[in-house]
Amino acid sequence: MHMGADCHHAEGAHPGLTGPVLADALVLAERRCAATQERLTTPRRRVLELLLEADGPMKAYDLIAAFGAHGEPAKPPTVYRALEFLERLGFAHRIESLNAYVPCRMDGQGHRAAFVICECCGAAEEFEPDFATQLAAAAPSGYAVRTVTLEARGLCPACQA
Amino acid sequence: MHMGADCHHAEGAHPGLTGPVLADALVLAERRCAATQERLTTPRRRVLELLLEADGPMKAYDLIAAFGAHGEPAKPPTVYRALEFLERLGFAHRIESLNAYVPCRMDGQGHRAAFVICECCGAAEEFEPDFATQLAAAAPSGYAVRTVTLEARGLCPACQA
DNA sequence: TCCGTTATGTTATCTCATAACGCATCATTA
DNA sequence: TAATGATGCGTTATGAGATAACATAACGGA
Repeated sequence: MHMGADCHHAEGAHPGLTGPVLADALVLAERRCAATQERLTTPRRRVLELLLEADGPMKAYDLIAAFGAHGEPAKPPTVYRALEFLERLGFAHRIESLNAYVPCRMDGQGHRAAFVICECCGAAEEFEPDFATQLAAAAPSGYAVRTVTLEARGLCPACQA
Repeated sequence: MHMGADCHHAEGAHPGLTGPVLADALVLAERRCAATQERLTTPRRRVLELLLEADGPMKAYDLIAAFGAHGEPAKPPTVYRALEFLERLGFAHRIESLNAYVPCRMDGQGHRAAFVICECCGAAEEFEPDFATQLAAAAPSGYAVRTVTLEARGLCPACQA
């Protein structure tokens, strides 16, 4: 988790997965890949594992540094390719305003991702927005919207205290 | 404007300002700075001018390259500082998903910016969203949201044809 | 005029991301 | 099984985006 320099609060809602819970999540990912003829190869699986183990959003170069089992870093393209795959399948999301990545916390594939980001402790919480009607009304007339990126910033419950 | 490689459509809604219209916009910015004890210094004014002249979102290094009157580039901090100032005063916005900057097209200061971005021609249209109620309901409970970044992607009217 | 504050100029470096190439792997089909 | 095509990986190098740190200059109030 990337905390603000002076954040003294407890961590947010997503401590990293470990042990059987982590293993289950990876097995589930394997199954979803198998069901769509996609391959969860070693580097892809490793990057997903790192995201799931993390307490919060991870930067690409954090993933690169943590990639090897014995401290050897990966080469950048290895990790960026894996991230591209994981995003395509909905296993991970990029948070634009942080240049960072999180594992998807929602069950469904193909959903629209939205995040609230705590400015104090760095936690990022995914939620499922319901834009459709609103956006249709608010957007300049005539645009055919295909995807939406929504990133809100504020304070998580712990950091408001 | 940063067009998609194969976009053959006419340009979007914001051709760059020139002549008296551009001059008026800069004068207006001067006035708004004066009213709040802020200084629209030479590099700040120059970067704002470049944004207003442009047909679409500009990258920081485009601004750096175009900064000098006779082709000499600026140093990166010069432009990044100016952009920081312009964003702070609401004269410009950063579009996170493009790593690019646009001049503000809305009158009011302190508004929340939102954009629709054409995936074909690269046009970016600003609009004023109305999140408040929706976001309060949709966001994970307890977050105190302070700012919202909304960037939608799709096709502008011209590029749907 | 002095002094604190704000802004700029400059150098260097850091972070983030991708291009380009060749080889390996896997599935398909002959 | 071997040829083949598609996909993915390893590697080198470089491109793109942004900031740290420090010195100097300009402004504004006491």
